[in-house]
Amino acid sequence: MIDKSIIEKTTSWPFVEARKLIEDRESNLKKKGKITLQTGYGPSGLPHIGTFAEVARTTMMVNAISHLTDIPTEIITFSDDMDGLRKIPDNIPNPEILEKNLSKPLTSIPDPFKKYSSYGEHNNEMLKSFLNKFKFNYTFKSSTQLYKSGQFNDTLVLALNKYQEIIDIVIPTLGKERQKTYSPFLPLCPKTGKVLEIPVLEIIKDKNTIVFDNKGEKIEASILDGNCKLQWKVDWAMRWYALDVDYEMYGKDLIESAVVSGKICKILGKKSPNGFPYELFLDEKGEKISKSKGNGITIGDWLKYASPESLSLFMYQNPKRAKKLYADVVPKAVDEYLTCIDKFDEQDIQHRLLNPAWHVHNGNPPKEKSIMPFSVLLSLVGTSNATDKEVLWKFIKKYKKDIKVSDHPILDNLVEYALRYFVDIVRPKKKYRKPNEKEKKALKDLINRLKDCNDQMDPEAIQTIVYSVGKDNGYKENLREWFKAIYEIIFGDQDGPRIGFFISFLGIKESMELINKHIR
RNA sequence: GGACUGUUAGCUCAGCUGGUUAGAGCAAUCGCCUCUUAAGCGAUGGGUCCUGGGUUCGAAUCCCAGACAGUCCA
Repeated sequence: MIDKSIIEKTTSWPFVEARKLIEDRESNLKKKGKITLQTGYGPSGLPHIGTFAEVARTTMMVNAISHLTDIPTEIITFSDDMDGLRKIPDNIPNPEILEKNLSKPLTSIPDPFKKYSSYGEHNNEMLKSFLNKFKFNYTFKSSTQLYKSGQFNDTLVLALNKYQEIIDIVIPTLGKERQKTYSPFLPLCPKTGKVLEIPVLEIIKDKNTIVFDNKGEKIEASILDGNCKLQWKVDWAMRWYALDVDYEMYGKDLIESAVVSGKICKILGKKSPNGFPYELFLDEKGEKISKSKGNGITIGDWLKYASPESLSLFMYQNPKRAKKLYADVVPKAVDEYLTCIDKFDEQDIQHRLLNPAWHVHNGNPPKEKSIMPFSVLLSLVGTSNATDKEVLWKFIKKYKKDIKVSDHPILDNLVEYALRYFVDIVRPKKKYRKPNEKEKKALKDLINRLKDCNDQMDPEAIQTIVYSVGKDNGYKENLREWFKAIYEIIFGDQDGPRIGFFISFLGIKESMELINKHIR
């Protein structure tokens, strides 16, 4: 355990939040013997970067809490899978299946991927495997399951008994039109299964039923066992109450909802959880990232080119500040991660608690000494033209002698990421051109001269050969033209690696083949 | 109309529990490594800390008002 006096003073946000939480809810927590943190998930789309952000940040909170108290914690990941489907997301196969089932609970819609029993379940499974991939600790809860099994029944009855008080809270926040038809309870249509937003005619507390006006037709529905679901803000409050939630983070767009839900939670009879509104993610131009626009960067993109730890670090930083999220920030986040790991070793405990690496790794970041920043590695891939790990490692070892791959697992992973980045982002931009007769002749001459070389030769000696081939083939006055030709023809770029070193590393034979390939 | 953020070098940002001369990375410019180069080294230029007021011995930092930008709610 870390010295209490230090923990009580540190200004890193997970500790600030954790201290506040424990202090604000002291009596509740003692009674319960547990701290419950919730994260919400709307399963009408696939898990995305915001989902990750929320769970990662809540996990950092949990880590901080564990250094402050012995009270056990639980993260509930709650899936709103009983919500009616409003819009059809893009990039989903068989959209006609969804089209036919609009307004039905997600768990009542067939799976357009045809793998699970419902669309909701499909997305729930996606969420779980997504979270498992990052090894998050969480308890999954499905809204549908809790409604239908009756676990929400007691709270639903309570809500029915406080019906008028809840109405009085919600109505002033609504527009004129919505006020007329508003009901906190939304029945599931007995015929179609759709979630209906229709006016209430009568509530019958003794029977726990409500009579609705379904376009002129009276229907009486039980509020229990999943026959009705609650409208969003009331639903959120009910969940806080029923699951005894102490803490929940939410996007800034939900601030107003949280205020209303908090009041409702109080009407039901419990103190509303401590909240933490976090800022949203923006793209390059400062606009909100939205799935339909396809701007910004997806979590898949990030993990293709950088480690989950670097993403986690990005999420640690400034949760209350709008963060731009696009390709360029990825190498930067990786480099910050490396810097943090490096610094950690020589820091005292106060500074360690302020080091993002502490929070990413729950106090135990890896000890690997970094050899080179990711940005350097990226340009190394570009200039070395390396296309596999082995070649790239050769170049790294040239740069920094006497290092073993096995001592540098982080770097080894970076090598992979850098190569992938090169293949996906850099290489497609390359334009190889065909050599003219003069260049063809010069390059053939170069191949001939290389035949007399071997892999043990000094790279500088090979470099000299390249110079003299240039001079012998009409580039005496303008060697720059000669090198430019080589780069444009062989590497598809205006400049490239120091060619003598490159040939030496790649191997004489391999280099000859490479040149041959481009003069045919 | 309301809520929340943000505004610091050309760009991206750090610094914000008040305290030397406001920093970093990238970009730019110049130089070095005898000849294309940079994965190397060194140097240089560049700031009304959005504006106005207040508190203070002292404000990028705290308070108030405003401008601009973004997001959300109604």
